[in-house]
Amino acid sequence: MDRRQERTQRTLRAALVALILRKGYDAITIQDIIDEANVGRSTFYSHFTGKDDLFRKGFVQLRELLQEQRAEAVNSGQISDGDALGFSLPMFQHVKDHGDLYAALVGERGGAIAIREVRALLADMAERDLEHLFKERALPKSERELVLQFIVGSFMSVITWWLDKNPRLSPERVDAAFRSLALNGIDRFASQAE
Amino acid sequence: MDRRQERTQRTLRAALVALILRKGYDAITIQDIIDEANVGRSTFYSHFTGKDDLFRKGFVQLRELLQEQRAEAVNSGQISDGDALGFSLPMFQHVKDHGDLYAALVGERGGAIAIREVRALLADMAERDLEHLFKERALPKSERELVLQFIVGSFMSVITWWLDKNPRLSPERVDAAFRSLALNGIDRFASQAE
DNA sequence: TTCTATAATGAACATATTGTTCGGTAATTG
DNA sequence: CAATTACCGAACAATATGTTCATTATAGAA
Repeated sequence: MDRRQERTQRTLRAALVALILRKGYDAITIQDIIDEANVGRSTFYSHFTGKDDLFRKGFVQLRELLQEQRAEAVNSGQISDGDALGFSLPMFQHVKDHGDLYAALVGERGGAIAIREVRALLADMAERDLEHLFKERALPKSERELVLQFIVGSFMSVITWWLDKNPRLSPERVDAAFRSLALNGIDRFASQAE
Repeated sequence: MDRRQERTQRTLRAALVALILRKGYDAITIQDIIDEANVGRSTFYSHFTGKDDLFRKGFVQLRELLQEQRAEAVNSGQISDGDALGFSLPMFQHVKDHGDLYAALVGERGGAIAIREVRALLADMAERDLEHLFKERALPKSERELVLQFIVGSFMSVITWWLDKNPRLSPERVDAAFRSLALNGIDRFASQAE
């Protein structure tokens, strides 16, 4: 890929993030973005079809970053392999590292797309961990889906609470709180359903 | 209030709901709304400041409807008074009664405002029920907030799963699933924290 | 270094949406 | 029936969108 393309795209992404933090996703216009990034109008449209496209493509990066962080956590033995919520601690750490970004995405200033993307991201991560649990217990597909959505929803709640009301708490403690809230429920649900 | 005002406002609300179902909240313009409602442009702005305002004011009605439904459930003994999740069954029944509306609000086609409003609604309902639990256990304020957010998040997840993947399930069964997922967690969390 | 392909630029454009104003018309209330 | 008040709709400036195109700048290969 041409250096120039890479540079403009990075600049545009950075501009979007800055603007989300400053005025919230919904209020951002293309004009804001190209002003902030100092990029020509036609240039923007030669790379992205619009605001949402720019956002979604930028989100891919975040996912990749997260994959690495998770791999590290597995290697260093921070999370056990059979853990039904193995994604949780690395994810909380990742959130900690990008605190204001996540606050922008998930909190008041985020858009509906942002929330959906974060949910999808979490669902992907959680799904892998749940496979262990699902192998042991013979749950119907629809019930698996429910457990997955439950975990994702709970997790999002804990993140927003953390960033909003208790940002000084360590990732480890937040993780512990999340587990004590969510883990029991899925265990009980799974044994009832089978 | 003048009959005419009441009529136009009702018409506009109905138009908004129809449009959310048809094309999704974000894609709706004021023009769409006044065309659908067959109302003059200036008339719209004399009642509401914009799309979000119309939505928010319409949401108040939904809340009132829900209050009644809950009061009925209490009177008919369907829910016990000390139940930490007493809001849940009436709420699921309410969702059932307005299935496509909630699908529009919370699902893919809903906007960020809709999601926030539904969350706020749920938080209000859940908070009342939790007071019983909070009286017994001495939880710090921030922890109460967490429990509340956890319940709201879980509940939203269950709703979307229900409407999306298993709409034929009865409210009673969905309620049972929700309880088995959420109730244990908050019990355990509360006893750990105190 | 030089050449060539390709990105970026920015002005100009038609189109669409927003929110407001105002004179005229219609309906409601008492 | 009279006075009040809501609705209408055309017109408006202001802003945002997405596209086109001739020009300039730059990367990467020879």
